[in-house]
Amino acid sequence: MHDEETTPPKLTDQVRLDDLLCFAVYSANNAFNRFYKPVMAELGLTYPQFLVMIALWEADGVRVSHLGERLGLESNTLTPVLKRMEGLGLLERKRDRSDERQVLLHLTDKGRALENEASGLPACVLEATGLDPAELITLRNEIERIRAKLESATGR
Amino acid sequence: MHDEETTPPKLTDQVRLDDLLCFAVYSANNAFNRFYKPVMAELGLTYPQFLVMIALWEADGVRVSHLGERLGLESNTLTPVLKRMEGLGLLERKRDRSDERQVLLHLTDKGRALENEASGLPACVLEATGLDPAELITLRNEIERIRAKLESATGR
DNA sequence: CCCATTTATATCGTGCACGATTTAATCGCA
DNA sequence: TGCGATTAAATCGTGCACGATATAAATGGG
Repeated sequence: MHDEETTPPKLTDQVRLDDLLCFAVYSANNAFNRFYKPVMAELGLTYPQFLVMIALWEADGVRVSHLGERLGLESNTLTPVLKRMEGLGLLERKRDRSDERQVLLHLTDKGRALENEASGLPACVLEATGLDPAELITLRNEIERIRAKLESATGR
Repeated sequence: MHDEETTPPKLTDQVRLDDLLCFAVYSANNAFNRFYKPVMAELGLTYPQFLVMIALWEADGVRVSHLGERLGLESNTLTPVLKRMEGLGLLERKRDRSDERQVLLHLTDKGRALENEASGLPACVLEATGLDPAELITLRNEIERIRAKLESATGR
């Protein structure tokens, strides 16, 4: 019995659910969603809509595809979200006059004004997680590093 | 001008989108989903269905509520997933004879057999992320720590 | 023993993420 | 200049996460 290329042992003999990085990330993402929910409700937003708002507070007047690069999403996800946000009066979607394929996003006064309502949020997360700012940045960097690795490994 | 209780500066003057831990976790979760998609397709599963399978490979014959505790989900999310998985012939849902409110989950032979197909996955993640097992566990622990903190901070 | 309360699961509606496809505008190049 | 290729966004269908509510079974105090 000499078998150089052995089949690995079955999954649960290798790792437990609680050891999996993907499960930790999945659960942490759900936890962030739940934690933010009441805060977002005050702003009248969902959590993904809030991420869109942050991106637009940082850079207004951008194309849908630019926003998509920023958030790692495409128009199939963004278009419905942006339409709902337009319906809420937070932004306007306008075809680019010089290239009618593109849609430019512009915050309304209401959309810009909302930024002041959200100012307490970073402190809120620091308090909830019990991390100091330096630890938080370190952890963020490590997570971002594996995100980038996964992205480049996706589809080979 | 003496103002002890100043309003914090607006959000984008405090942090950038790319500094936010929540956004890193959100993006990493999306990245895991995308990375797993082709692998899951081979197994005929979705990523959440795969997490259910792992939980059941570890402990079969459990109640829906027990699975929910394991995964941090409730019946409103799990019931439709479990029904689809039952439709795929991976498991059976049976009312507990001794307490008809409860539903017990039992893997089928097909469901158990699938574990062997998934054995390459941990190595696959290690390779994709470029982490060694010790780093991965450390990172996992840190993420789990903040997940637990967020959970206990949710709703005050 | 009865019925209000509690517990376990299911149902329903909304929003998000995404693969696949469609629509429409622009580009490239013969 | 004409037209096939490319690009940007939108549309459609599926599955998941979740708040709110419903259903049905068990429990327990009077």
